[in-house]
Amino acid sequence: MKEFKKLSRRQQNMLRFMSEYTGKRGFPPTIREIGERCDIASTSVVNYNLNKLVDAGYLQRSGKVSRGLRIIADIPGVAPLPRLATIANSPRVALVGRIAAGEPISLPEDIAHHIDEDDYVAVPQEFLGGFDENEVFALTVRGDSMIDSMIQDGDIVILRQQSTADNGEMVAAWLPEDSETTLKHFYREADSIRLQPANAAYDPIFVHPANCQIKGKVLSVMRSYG
Amino acid sequence: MKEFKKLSRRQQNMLRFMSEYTGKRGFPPTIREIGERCDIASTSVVNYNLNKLVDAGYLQRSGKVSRGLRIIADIPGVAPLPRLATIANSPRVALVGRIAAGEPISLPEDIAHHIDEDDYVAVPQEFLGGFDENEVFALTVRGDSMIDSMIQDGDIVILRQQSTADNGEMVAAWLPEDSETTLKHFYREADSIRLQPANAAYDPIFVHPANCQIKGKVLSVMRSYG
DNA sequence: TTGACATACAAACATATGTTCGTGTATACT
DNA sequence: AGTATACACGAACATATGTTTGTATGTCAA
Repeated sequence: MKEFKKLSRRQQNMLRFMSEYTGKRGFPPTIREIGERCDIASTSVVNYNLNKLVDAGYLQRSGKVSRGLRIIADIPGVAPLPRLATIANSPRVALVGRIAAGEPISLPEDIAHHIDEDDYVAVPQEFLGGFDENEVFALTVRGDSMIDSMIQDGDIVILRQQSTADNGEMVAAWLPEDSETTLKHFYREADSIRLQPANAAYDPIFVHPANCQIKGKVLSVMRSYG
Repeated sequence: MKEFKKLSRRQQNMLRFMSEYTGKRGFPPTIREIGERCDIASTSVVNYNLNKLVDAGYLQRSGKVSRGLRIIADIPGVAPLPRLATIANSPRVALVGRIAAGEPISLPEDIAHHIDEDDYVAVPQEFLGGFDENEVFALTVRGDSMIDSMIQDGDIVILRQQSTADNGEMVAAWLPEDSETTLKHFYREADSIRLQPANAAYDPIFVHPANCQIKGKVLSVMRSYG
């Protein structure tokens, strides 16, 4: 008797989000996370609609259990994913923001706990440079200003948060005097710092140490066409 | 560079239970649930061993998040368990060779059958462009000749084998007359083909269609520093 | 109008659940 | 003897998270 009652736009949204979230993170979202992402102000409304989805046969809930959600039917309008296959996967790294020439990198206080609105990127173990996933984060590159470092618009940069660097390492640095963020190879010289682009056709820049705040070390870059 | 730490019996048990639980219920267990089922008296001990599993590379945790567990590697000795069929690892793509300016790309007859233990790269699903991993292969870039396409020495290029391309797509092409392999954006013009570098500072080249054998379409690029 | 019903909200509530800390007990090595 | 390390325990702690309640707003039909 479970009828195919028409799902409201909101309920469809919720289903889609739950599926996506579970695929990305490996476990279902909380009621509050659903509310945030689906623009629902009250947890009780989320709860209400979750029960509607249960009635409609799309969802299964475990009472009093945190994240006790399981999608048990295909979502209308969404290509059916191999549901259980999405549960375990490769390491995920928090995609915490973007990096552009004209703006500083703003990092959440605690990357590991920054769970709200963010996306996650799967990153193969080999590209984490041996660091723990929890101290690593990812940024989306905006603009073509990093072209001298062989990094282009849309690239995803994987970094480890740190404020110092060894010679030769690729770093993300904020230059306060220039109000500029840059990605370059780091070299400490006599009394200045040389920031060397990866592409030899471009010239290095020299900055005073006081004008160079290292935000992180670049571990890897991933680019997807199409 | 894999840490092959021996897991204690207890830790193996935990992994097995977590996997089983997640498969059955759709979400991971709590620390206390793990403790009950694995005969561990204190939640702190579970916590302790979970962190060990993270160190060993089997698990990923989301701090302060209830049920924030994700198994990211096969469980030793338990892989063939039917219930674990639900566990999906990152797609692996055959690393079949290298690509350099001066030499053609030599492709094995059948990529899917080119199975060598070591010559694989893990590639996140999002970077496969929707193609099946069996029709996709990877090449290591040698030399700085692709610098105009924002690709440098050591980069790993993920491609799909195909001999035609749509405008705008990034392709790997062999130019017989020039004895040269190149990676560029493909544009079919009136009676020639324009191969456009990604970096606008470099000029496109125009080739006769007869002098342009498309070997594959570039899906993504992955670069690791260090 | 009325009332029934579906949906939405905010705040208070109860507890499920991760974290931390002090301690204990082995084993191994100096 | 020590000292270090790995592992285990229990209890207190902090908060993440599901649940409930009271109320408000819309629509639709009698």
